[in-house]
Amino acid sequence: MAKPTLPQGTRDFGPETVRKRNYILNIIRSVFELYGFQPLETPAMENLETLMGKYGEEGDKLIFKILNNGLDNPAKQQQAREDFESVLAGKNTRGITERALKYDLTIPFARYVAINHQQLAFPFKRYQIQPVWRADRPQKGRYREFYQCDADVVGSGAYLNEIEFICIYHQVFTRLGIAGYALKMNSRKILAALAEQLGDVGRLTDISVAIDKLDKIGLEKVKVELSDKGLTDNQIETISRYLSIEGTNEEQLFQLEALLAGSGQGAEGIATLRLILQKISLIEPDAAIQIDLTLARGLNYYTGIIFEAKAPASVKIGSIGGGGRYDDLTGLFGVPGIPGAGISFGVDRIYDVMEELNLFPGAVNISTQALFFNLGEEESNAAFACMQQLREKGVRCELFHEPQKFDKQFKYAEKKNIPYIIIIGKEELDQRNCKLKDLRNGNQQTLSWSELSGFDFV
RNA sequence: GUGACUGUAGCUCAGUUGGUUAGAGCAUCAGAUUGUGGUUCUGAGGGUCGUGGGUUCGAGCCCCAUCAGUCACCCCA
Repeated sequence: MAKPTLPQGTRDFGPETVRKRNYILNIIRSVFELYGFQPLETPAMENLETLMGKYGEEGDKLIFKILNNGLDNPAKQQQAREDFESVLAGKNTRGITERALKYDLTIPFARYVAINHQQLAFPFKRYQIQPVWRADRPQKGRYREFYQCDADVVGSGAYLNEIEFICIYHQVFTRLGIAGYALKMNSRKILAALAEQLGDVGRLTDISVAIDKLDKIGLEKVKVELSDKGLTDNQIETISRYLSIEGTNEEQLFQLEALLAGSGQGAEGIATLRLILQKISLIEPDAAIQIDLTLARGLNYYTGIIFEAKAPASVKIGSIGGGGRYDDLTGLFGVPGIPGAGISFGVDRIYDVMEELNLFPGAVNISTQALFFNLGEEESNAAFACMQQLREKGVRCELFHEPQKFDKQFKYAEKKNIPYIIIIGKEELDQRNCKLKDLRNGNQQTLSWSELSGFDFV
């Protein structure tokens, strides 16, 4: 029989990996909770029409579609054939597929809010930690199934939300030990003002996509790309002046004011950035927040402030989180007028960064704290009784499954990274005590059974 | 969706211009060691060389196809 394999771009997660990932998730979750966010889960799959058209043309192609069941029903073969023809012609047909795996957590959340907005207390703050799927071709740091963890606030346009998101990023990365992360911030309003300045508001997306690549491909290639997209030399000149803005946050905003003079949107964007920077400098001065005018972000529902968190430059993995403000996400589902903002952490990438920088604490992989040696029938009865007392007190422990040579039992403890072993043999049984050994330093002591149950296993 | 590269033991990889019975390290198992592990030593098991076809007296090596993986582009976490 051929060896089974995994679907492309998916992974199994062994015990050690799950422990490490839970370590990350617990930190993120507890910070979300600290800021008053509530948990939400949505199904793995959504109706295809809920997702289509929400992520742009490229995004649509990357949605994992689920084939309908019952296509082989003889009674429906003719219809199935016709529907399939229309799929081949590039159209989606409900007859072939009407469900898809979720592509992110934001759109399903918007769908949830659109359905439940009468019952929700606004502003509604939710966090969500679930896998999402993309039919992308996998490569380094990109998978077809991966976890996202999002926190969003809807029903509030207050800038307090953006400020809190910056604090959340800062606290999470600090607790994880990822010093040297960078948090970039820009505003879609500024990009919109730039497009307005060029007299070509419709080109906002093209312009955004091109300038987003600046640090990757350089100014010259960005110009070429813009020219390919049909922008005039004059327009490109304005864009390169925009892109050449440098300096501290305040210096950049100052130059930007000159460039976008006369644009209401531009002024609004600049004022917001300035306000947020000023408040952050009072509340969380260590937050590594930087204005980055080249930041654009692909998702087209963002309308205000946008964020992107980058891994330390030494790890070539790029973005480990992002987010922003959207004025009208639920409007896509017929419920207009609910503004919101949200952020997302890319857990799998954060995992890779932590692994590369060796940031997981060693204790993450201590599962069982103590192993009782099994040295015979009566001995193990006593060991079992002691073990249950320890479990009562919350100590994670196990009894070796059968009487075996010391060698074997020691090696099991070692392999499982169990710090303590407890020996109750014939001698100990007679004296109603045990030997407790710390394998990390080799120290061994003799304890009575009652002393054992009070021992602090650290 | 486009392009490049790689598939040899559980893992990481050697394997000469095509030449007999395909190797090493790590890991596993057993023993040295019947109540004290990590080190060391000895031994053992484990491979249809991704799969299918072709060239050849002869293929792990060359050719074609196919599958899988990796990386890059597009896009994105």
